[in-house]
Amino acid sequence: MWTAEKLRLTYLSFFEERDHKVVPSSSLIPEKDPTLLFTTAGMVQFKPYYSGTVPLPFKRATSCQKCLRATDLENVGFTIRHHTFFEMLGNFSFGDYFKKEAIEWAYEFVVNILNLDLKRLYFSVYKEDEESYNIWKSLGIKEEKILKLGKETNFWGPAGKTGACGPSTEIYYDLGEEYGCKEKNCTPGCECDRYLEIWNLVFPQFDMQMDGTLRPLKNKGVDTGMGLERVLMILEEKESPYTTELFEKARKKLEKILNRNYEESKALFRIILDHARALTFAIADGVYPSNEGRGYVLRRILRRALRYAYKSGKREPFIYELVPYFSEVYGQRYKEVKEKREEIGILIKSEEERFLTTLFKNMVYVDYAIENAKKKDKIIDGSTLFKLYDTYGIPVDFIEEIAREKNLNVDKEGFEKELEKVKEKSKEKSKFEELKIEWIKFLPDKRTEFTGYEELETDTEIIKYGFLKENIYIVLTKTPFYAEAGGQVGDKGKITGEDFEIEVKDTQWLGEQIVHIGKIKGEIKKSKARAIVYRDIRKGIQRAHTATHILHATLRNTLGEFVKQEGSLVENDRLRFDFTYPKSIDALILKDIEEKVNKIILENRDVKWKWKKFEEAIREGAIALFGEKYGENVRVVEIEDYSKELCGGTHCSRTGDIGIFKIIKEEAISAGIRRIEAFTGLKALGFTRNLEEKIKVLSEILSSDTENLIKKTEKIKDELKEKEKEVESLKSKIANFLFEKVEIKEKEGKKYVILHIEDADAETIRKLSDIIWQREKELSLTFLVCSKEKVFFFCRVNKDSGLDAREIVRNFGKFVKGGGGGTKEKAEGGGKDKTKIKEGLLKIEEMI
RNA sequence: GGGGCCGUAGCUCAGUGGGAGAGCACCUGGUUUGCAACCAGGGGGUCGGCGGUUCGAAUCCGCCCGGCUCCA
Repeated sequence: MWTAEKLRLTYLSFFEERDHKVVPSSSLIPEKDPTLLFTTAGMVQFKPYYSGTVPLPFKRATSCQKCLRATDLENVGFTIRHHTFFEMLGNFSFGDYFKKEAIEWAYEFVVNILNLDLKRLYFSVYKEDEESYNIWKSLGIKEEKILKLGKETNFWGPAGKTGACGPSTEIYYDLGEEYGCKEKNCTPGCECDRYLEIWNLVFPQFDMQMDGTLRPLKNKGVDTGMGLERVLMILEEKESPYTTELFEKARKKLEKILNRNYEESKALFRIILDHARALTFAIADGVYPSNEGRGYVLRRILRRALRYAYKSGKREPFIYELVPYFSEVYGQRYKEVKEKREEIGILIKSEEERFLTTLFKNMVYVDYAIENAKKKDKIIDGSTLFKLYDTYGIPVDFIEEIAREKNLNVDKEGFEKELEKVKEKSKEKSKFEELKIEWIKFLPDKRTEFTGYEELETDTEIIKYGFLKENIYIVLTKTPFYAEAGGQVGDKGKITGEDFEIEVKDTQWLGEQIVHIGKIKGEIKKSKARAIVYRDIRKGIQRAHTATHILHATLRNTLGEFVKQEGSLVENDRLRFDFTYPKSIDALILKDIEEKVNKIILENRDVKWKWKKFEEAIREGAIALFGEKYGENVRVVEIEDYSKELCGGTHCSRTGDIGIFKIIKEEAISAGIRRIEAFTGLKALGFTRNLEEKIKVLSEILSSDTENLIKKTEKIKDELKEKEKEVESLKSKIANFLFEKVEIKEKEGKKYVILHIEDADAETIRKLSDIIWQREKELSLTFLVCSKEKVFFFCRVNKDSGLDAREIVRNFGKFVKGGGGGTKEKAEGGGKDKTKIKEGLLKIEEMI
C-alpha cells in the first residue's frame, strides 16, 4: 500500500543513500527572492547554488517542496495535472553529478522502486540533446519510446534574459486511451491527460549571454521535479489526484456540503478542493488575502472557487470548513497547517463573506453588460470589461467564463490596453524626483558609520555635500543621525563647523550612505564638523518606537497570531501601525489593548538590544517582517518578557520612559488591514488635555457643568425638536388664519388668487397654497409671495387654464432680481429685491 | 501614493435642480390567533461632513471622512 508519506520518505531516502542532503521544504513565500511571487518549483530555494554566488553547503540535495502556481489558474479542475498547490519531489546537483547519474537513478526509482509498468512509460528529450537520448537507449529503452521534442517543452530557462539554462528530459506515464483526446497524433507532450508527465529532469548546462549565445555553465547541474500528486494517483490506482488519500476526507466533507457526488460534477469538486488546499497552505505561510501582490493571487483563487460554487447554487461561505481536513492529512509533515488551522479558517471565512457580499451586489452590473452585449455585436468591449473589473472588483476570468456560457465574446485585448493605461498613470503620479546633485567632495565615498545608538553628538568629517533647490545635502563619515528606515523617521538636528551651521530637517539613506538634508548658514570651508541630534525630538521618536513594539506584541496577544504588521510610521511622540486583521476592532477590546500597553509602560520593563545571526534570532522567536530584507547579522530589540523583534530603530532604555500611551484612532485602510494611531509622552497628555478643554468650553456654552453635559445636551436636543414641531404647527395655523384674508379675483372667466404676505416664510405660503387649492377647486391660478430678508414665491395653475407656471414664475423673478422654475403646473422661485413686488404682481395679472 | 463606484429612516433601497419617499422593522388602536397575519394611525432623517455655484442643492462643483474596488 502506497501513501503520500511513504512516497515522500521513499524518495528522500533513495537519494539520501546516494549522498544527497535531505533539505526540508521552504516556505511558499521565497524569502530571499523578491522577484518571485511564490515558490513555484523545488529548485527555488537552491537558486543561489546554481548561480555560484554563495559558497555551497552541499553539492547534492533532495527535497519534498510545497509549491504554489497560479499561472494556469483557468485550467485547474478541467485537467488532472493542473494544481495551484502541489508538492514536488526533487533531487539536485550543483556542479556535481550530471545527466548520466540523474537519468539512471530516475529509471531505477521509477522502474525498480515504484514498480511502474515499463510498458506504460515514455520518455522525451530535447531534440539536440543526443547525450540524454543515448543514456536512455543504453538503459534499454526502445527508440520509438524516446521522443525528441522542441524548445517549448524540453529546454528550460533562463529566468529572465540571461543566465543558466539547459535541456530537459521527461518521463511520461500512459494512463490509457480513456484519458486521451483520441486524436491520431496524440503522443507525450499532447495537451490532453493521457500521457501524464510524472518527472521532469532539467540540466542547467549553459549560460545565456546578452546576445543570445550559449556558453558552457561553470556549475553544470541537475534540477528535477517529480509530481507527488500524479505519482500517488498512479500508485494508488485512482482516477485522478483528487481521489487519492490526500483529498479523500475533504472530498467526502465537500460532498455533504454541496449535497452532490464527486462523480457527477468532477470539475466543480476539483476546483474547490484544489483551491481550498492552496489557500490553507498559503495562509499557513503568512500570505493573507488582500488587493495586491501575493494576497491578490490568493483572493483570485478563493474567488474562483466561490464563483463555481455560486454557479452550482451554493451561496454561503463553506470553504473554511475544509481546512481541518487538510490540516489533518498534512499536519504531520507541515506543522504550520496544523498549528494555524483556526486562524486559517477564520481568515478564509471572513474573506468568503466579504466576497459574496461584493459579488452579490455587483453581479447586476455584469448582467447589465451581458444584456447589452447580446443586443449588440455579442461582445463585451474592453472598457466595459475593465470598468467591471476596476470599479466593481469582478475578476476578468469570471466575466470571461460567464460570457462563454452565454456564447458571448470579451474584448480581452481592449481590457489589457485599459489596464496598461492605468498602470502608466499610476507610475507617473507616484514617481518622485530623482536626486540630481552636483557633489562637492572632501573625501572618497564610503559607507557612513552610524553612531546614534550610543550617542547623540559626534565629531566627524564631511565626505561630500551639494545643493538641490534651497536645501543642502550632506554626507558625513560618521553620524548620530538616524536615517529614515523601518517606519522610523529621520532625525532632526544641527551640523556645525568652523564657518557654518546646518539646520537638519530630515535624514535619509542614499545607498550605503546617510544623507542629511537641511538649510545652511555660512559656508563650508573645512571638512571637520560636529553632528548634533535634537535630543527632545529623538527621545519622542524613541518613545513612539518602543511603544510600537509593545502595541505590536499586545495586538498579537489579544487578537491572535495572525495579526501581521503591514506598515508603520514612527515620529516624535506619534505612531501609526498598520496590520492585517479581518474585521473592525470592538471599542472595548481597543480600550483593553490601550490599557495593557500602559501597564507594560508602568511596569518599567527593560528594553535591550543585541546583534545576532538571523537564524538564531528567528529560532528564539523574534518577529521578522515579511518583505524586509535582512542581512546575516540582525539587530534584535527585546522588551523584557514581552516582545522580541528584529529592528534597526532606536528605542527607550526602559518602558517607563514612554510615559503615556493613548490611542487616537482605529480605522480600516483597505480590505483586511486596520490602522491604529497613537500618541506617547507629553503629546498623549496634550491630547487628553485638549479634549478636556473642549468639554469645558462646551459646558460653558451650554451653561452646564461637565458632569451633566450629556444630559444637558440631550435635553437641549429634545427641546429643539419640540420647538421645531411647535413652529410647524404654528405655520399651519397661520396658513389657516391667512386663508380668511384670501380674496378671489376673476378675469375673463378665470378665477385666481394673487397675494403678498410680508412676514411669512416659504413653508407657510406653500401650506396656504395647499389649503386654497383644496377648498377652491375652481381656481385657475394662485400666486403667493412672501418677503422677509429675501423674496420667495410659489405658483400653482390649473392644467386646463392654458397658463404655464414656469413662465409666470420666471417673469416675476425678473422684478425681484431672481429666478425660478418647476413644472408646468407648479413652480417656485426667489429673489433678492423687495422693492418691485407690486409691479411684478401687476405683470402677472396682465398675463392671465 | 493615484484612480473608479458608493454614502438618503433601525435595515434594504428609490429619488439626479423646485414641498424628503417606499418596503421591511418599531410604537398605538382595532380585528382575531396557524407561520412573513390583517386594517387604521403614529414615531423615526443635520440626505456622511464642510465649503462653493444658484432665487432655490439630497441632486451640480471642490475639499474632507467612511465603505467597496483597481493600479503602484
